[in-house]
Amino acid sequence: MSHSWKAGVEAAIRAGERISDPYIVEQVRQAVLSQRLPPGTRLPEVALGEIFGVSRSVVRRALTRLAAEHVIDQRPNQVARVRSPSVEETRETFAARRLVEGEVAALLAGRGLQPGVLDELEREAQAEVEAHGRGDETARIAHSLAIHHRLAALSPNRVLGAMLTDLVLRTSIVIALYKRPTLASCFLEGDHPRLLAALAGGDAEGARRAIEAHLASLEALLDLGPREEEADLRAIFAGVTTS
Amino acid sequence: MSHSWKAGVEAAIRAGERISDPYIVEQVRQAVLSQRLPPGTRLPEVALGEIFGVSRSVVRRALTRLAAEHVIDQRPNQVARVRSPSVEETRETFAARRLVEGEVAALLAGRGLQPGVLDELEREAQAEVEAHGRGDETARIAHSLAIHHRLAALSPNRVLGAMLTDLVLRTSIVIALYKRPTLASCFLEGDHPRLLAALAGGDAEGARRAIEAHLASLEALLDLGPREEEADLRAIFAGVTTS
DNA sequence: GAGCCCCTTCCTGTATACAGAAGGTGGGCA
DNA sequence: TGCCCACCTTCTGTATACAGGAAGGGGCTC
Repeated sequence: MSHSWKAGVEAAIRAGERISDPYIVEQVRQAVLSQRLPPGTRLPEVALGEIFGVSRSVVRRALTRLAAEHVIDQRPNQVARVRSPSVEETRETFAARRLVEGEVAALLAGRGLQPGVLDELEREAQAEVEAHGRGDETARIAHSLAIHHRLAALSPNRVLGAMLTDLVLRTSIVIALYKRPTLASCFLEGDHPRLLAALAGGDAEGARRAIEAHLASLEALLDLGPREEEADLRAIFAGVTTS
Repeated sequence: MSHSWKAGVEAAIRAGERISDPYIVEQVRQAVLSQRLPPGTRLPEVALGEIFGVSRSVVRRALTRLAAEHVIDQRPNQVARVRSPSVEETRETFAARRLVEGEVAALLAGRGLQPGVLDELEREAQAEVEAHGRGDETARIAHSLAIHHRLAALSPNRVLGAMLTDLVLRTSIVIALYKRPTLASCFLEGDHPRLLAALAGGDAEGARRAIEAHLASLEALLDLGPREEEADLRAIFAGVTTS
């Protein structure tokens, strides 16, 4: 039970913020994204209620919404826990995101976007490079997320945009979960600028390819080795038993 | 407030069913799908609680989940209402479903499915034709839905499968909402068999095209005329004012 | 010494009470 | 007669109480 997290929230509360379930949802979401709440962490309703200074009613609502967003697992009569997606689901999430974000990027390129918006995206990409240069991984991730989040918000097709928002969150969680410990950063130099160039040039298929390549590289950076399962156990000990 | 609906639920309750929020979610979902609950219908918590014989706590949870599924609209301090998607959103929902279901079909065809599963799908398609033949539109819709629902469940990529389940529900709602009144049915002869043939033949791109064509035809059957907006009002009365 | 069972404790499921916001309706006023 | 304001009804937001289920620990038995 990360005390630093509790402390941070308590500080925010004392600052006079109005607390209700959207606030709690956002706080938990951010805490999970930044790994202050690692997968598997228990989220008891009473504890959360005390932290945020509200009763279980509000917390329950927030938890229900977080479960709908695939951030936590809620099982009957059991404590809610931060989700810990399997390797399998990680691969599937990436595949889904390639499909959806590729389409969104293609739509965006095809229909052309406002120059101001493009400038903003390029500023974020530049900020990401700079953050990476000075070794500030937290800021780098924030800028990278901002780009993809902005893409989702700009999507001409809002249904796809909402789906993309969900997928960006889910991939971020699994990236944090499965990142190779030896890797300092998941920064892929040039990927974002390439995407923005295709977007600026109105090259729909180029934008789609840029997204697909970017996400494939990202996935390849993860440690998605063979999953530990009972089947593996049996295979490993085959012939070792006395039978 | 459709009394027939209430009566049906009350009967189900007396039958001894165990009521909790998943049950309520399912009942409301089905009622919306079958248009027993038309878009815009008010869903007050107390009324629902009385109908299902539970307190507001349970109903609230169900409503929160229904809102996450895009079945109802929940605004602060306001009664929950059955959603009434705009024409714009309808088009976007269809586009999203074409993308996702096309991919699922392609995956399924590419990886090949069990013969038994294919048989089951073909039985549903046959049952749909027969239901259409005898003019039983309710049964026809049920069989058509079963095919697409099965596709979603079979998706090798479960993330995409879950997204597809959501999209099938949402398209069904808007089909019911925007169907031309003159049309007795939205049956498209041969569409489902064509899809199944591509699936059986392992023709991934053929399956994708079959899905895309099917959904495009379906969308074309709807009455998605120009939407009524204030802009139209101004245009209509341009030059009529005294100024 | 190891395994099993019971008990305790924690946590969720559900119902209910009270406060406050929203919207409709009626009366009063110009 | 038309408009506006105040009241009242209805409904949601939130907190709290009580009941039941799950998990963990300690003690007992083999």
